Amino acid sequence: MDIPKTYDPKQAEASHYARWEEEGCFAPEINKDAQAPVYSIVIPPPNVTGSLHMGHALQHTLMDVLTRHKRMCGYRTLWLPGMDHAGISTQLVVTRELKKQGLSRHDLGREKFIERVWQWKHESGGQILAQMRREGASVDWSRERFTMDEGLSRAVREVFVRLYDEGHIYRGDRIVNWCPNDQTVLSDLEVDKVPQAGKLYYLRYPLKDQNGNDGGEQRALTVATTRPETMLGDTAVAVNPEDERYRELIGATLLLPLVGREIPIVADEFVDPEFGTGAVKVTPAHDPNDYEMGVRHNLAQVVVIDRDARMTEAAGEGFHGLDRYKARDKVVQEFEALGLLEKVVDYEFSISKCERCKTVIEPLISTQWFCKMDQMRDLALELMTKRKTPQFVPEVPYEKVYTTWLENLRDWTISRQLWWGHQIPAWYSADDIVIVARSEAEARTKLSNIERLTDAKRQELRDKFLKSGDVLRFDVIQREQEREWLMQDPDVLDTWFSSALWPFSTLGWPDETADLKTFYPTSVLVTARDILSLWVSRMVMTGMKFMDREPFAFVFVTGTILDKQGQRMSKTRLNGVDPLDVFEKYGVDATRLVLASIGSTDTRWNDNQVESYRNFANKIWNAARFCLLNSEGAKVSENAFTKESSQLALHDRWILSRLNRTARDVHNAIENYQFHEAVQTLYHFFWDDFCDWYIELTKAEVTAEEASPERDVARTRLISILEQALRLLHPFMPYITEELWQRLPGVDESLLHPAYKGAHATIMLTRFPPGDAALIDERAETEMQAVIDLISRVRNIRSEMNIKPGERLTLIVNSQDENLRGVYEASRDQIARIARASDIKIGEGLTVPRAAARAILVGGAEVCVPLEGLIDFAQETARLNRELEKLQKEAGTLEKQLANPQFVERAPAEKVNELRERLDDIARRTGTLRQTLEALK
RNA sequence: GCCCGCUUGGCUCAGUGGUAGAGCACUCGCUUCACACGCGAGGGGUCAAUGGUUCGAAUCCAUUAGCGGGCACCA
Repeated sequence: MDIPKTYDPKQAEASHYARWEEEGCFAPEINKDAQAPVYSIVIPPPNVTGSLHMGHALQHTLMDVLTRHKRMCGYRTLWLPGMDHAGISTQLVVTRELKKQGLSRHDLGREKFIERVWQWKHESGGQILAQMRREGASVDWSRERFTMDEGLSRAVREVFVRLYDEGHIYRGDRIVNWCPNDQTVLSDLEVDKVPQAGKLYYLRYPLKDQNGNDGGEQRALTVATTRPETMLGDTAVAVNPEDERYRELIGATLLLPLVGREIPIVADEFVDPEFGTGAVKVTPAHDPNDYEMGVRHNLAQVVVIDRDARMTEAAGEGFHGLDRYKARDKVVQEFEALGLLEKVVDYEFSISKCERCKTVIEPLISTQWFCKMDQMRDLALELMTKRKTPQFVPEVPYEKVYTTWLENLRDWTISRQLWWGHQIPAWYSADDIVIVARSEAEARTKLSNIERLTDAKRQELRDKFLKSGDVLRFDVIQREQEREWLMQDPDVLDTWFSSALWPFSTLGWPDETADLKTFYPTSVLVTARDILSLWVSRMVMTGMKFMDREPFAFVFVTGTILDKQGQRMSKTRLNGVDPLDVFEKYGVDATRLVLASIGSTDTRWNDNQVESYRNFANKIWNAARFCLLNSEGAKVSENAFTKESSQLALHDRWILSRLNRTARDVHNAIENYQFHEAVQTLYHFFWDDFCDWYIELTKAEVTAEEASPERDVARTRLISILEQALRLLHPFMPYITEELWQRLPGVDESLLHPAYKGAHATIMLTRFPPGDAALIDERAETEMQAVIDLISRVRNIRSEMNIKPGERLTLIVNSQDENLRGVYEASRDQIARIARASDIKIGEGLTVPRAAARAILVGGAEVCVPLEGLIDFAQETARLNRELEKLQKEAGTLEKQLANPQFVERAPAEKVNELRERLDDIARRTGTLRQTLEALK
């Protein structure tokens, strides 16, 4: 048999995925058990423009571990993959491509541009899905979805129409976040607040002289602003009604400098008298708070900044056409020239920037579509209050973040001025009737049912349109000839509108499909925390509204992967680690173990960790290599331990116990999303228990030269334990486990979980070892521990005494405990082999030569290694005295605690007994030690 | 400003009301016939500080400091 000494991950990674996929192992249909419980996960759809980063790899690993584990437990599993059309990013990518050819999207026109985006999607989009195959993600590719698919688009229209018909969606003029670069509105969540060092300008607005007398010192009111250019659109100054300084001025009139407009001084609670001068300039058209004040005081809205962030005609002769920042400088200069600039102070404030292009947002009044969230919000909050669903993992802090966010929810701006996305299913008739429908045909039907307007009314509306042509952002006049024309709203919906429906739209909603019935609600959502409000909460709200069920019971929130300095990995910082590079260097399985260990904690990325798991993979490889090199006559069996377990040798009972305990613990850890614990448990079981001890303990039997039934039995047990261990590792390390499993003798379809009858043999469809409590053998573990302790102490003596590794020793083991002696006796050969002893004497009160190194064992037993000529008696006495001291100190603490009546009275009896037992053991050991020291004198 | 989290050996991180853990790094010894990506044996932490609750606190509570996150405001 030819097995390389070092594991080559690439070879395994190239071999198995395609076969799993071709044989349909990922699809729920592979499960033939009609009664099988269902487990489903929908992937957080990555952007079609995206490529794999560590955050994805982390999420995907966790989802894959969960899915593979449940699949091996016999569940009908579905992990549904797909992508998000990512409105703005995608449009930008394609626009950039066009630009290289000297074209703008307007050159192509909307229809051609969208065709072009689809073409781009087919050619270069969805790179990330190919990368997911490398990760080993066991997703059902036959159910892949895209948010712009016809089915999902239909769901979007359906939801829009229903929400509109119920009055939750409306259209109106509001102050919105406008990105002058992307030329679209953004929701509050798509805006970053960035702290910035800026200036606060104190501007003086002269009071209009009531007497018409210009003489004497002009009285003025000073306002403070960070955006002087907006003063051109001021229509009032506000002060707090309680502010003594300005009380008399309320109702007075100011003369707005540079513009000459007369503006009132109004009183408004919003104004904080402590800030600035306590007087606020009010620009209703360019600031959200001023907008609100404008509504309260019925102020005019003067638009002075346009969609390109340039000054409008209304800004006045000298400013029209200027960029907003040029205008700022000019305003300041002119105020200074007029002596109206009181002062300029440094001031740090937050500025709103577009999340994507980092352009400074311009608040503008604009006609947009909005979605009222109150009803859906209440549904989600009720779900949390009454049923504590979804359950967040970890619960702290996410449940609170989620709930607080919901409680403070405001209307959602859902329209976007883009071409790529779901076009809003609203049509306008020539006579300004808005029709929301699932299709243009339905819109026409609806329109025909509406009582039409008189010609006079139409004419009036047409005139209105002509005057404020911008309102609907399309040319009414040209198209108005035909009475029956309908124009669809040119805007598209926020990308998150379609993602909000993802858990049910992907399963076929609004049709009542079999998939929808089977897989909704899904089992768990695994996601990053930054889209908790953007996405997670909205899925809950739409799920409750349209499905009447929560979309998922659990939300697992992954940690953030940071760089070595503790900074977030980001494209702009260029500090990201590419998962594909890590796969290349250390292998996918090793990387997956690191990611699984990260789970929900924020972690600084460190290649060392991957390296250590790469070593672990190699350890698995070599353990398997040993088993395979000694596998003649053996065959993997699920019933390798058929003898009554009491008749099995200690090391067999022990490994069986360890295996089942590990299986149980790993199963529980995965069920409770304790991925780190699962990995640790597996690591130590495989390396410490299986490799370091079991293989060594069974080595003699397994490597016997002569073939014999005993050898076959030992080999079968060894390889069967290995097979079970590989199954336990499989959800975390799919490639190496499959690679090795396929090489084991005797693996075939008969090992598959009964639910997968008829499938080809693969480890991914075997049964996950259930962890049989009946096979967890406390006694075997305790007894084995005694043997391990004995061997370790002898090794310690070898090391401390500098005894050559090849040197064979004589061991004298004294114990008053008959059972313990029996245990040592039964393991005599193994102890001799592993501790490298030529002779072992086991007894009670055996004489020990004075020249011997000694160690005290559990239960007060003593092991002595006669070392004629090597013992420095003074040194040995000192060493043993140190140990005695340590024991006495510990005994002291325990005695003190046990002497405390309050402890004995109040602590649980179990605890008290435990302490007593420990004290007894220490007493036994101390006794032995004292005798030993006596003998040395 | 409000809310929340974190602070454990040199590094990255687990953990828990009842004797401080892992991996890496470090020291010593090993070509022991699966593995030097290895084997064996070690050293190293008063679990951020202070105060409290408790028979018992690294673990629970309060305060402080440092770091991080979320939300709001910023004229």
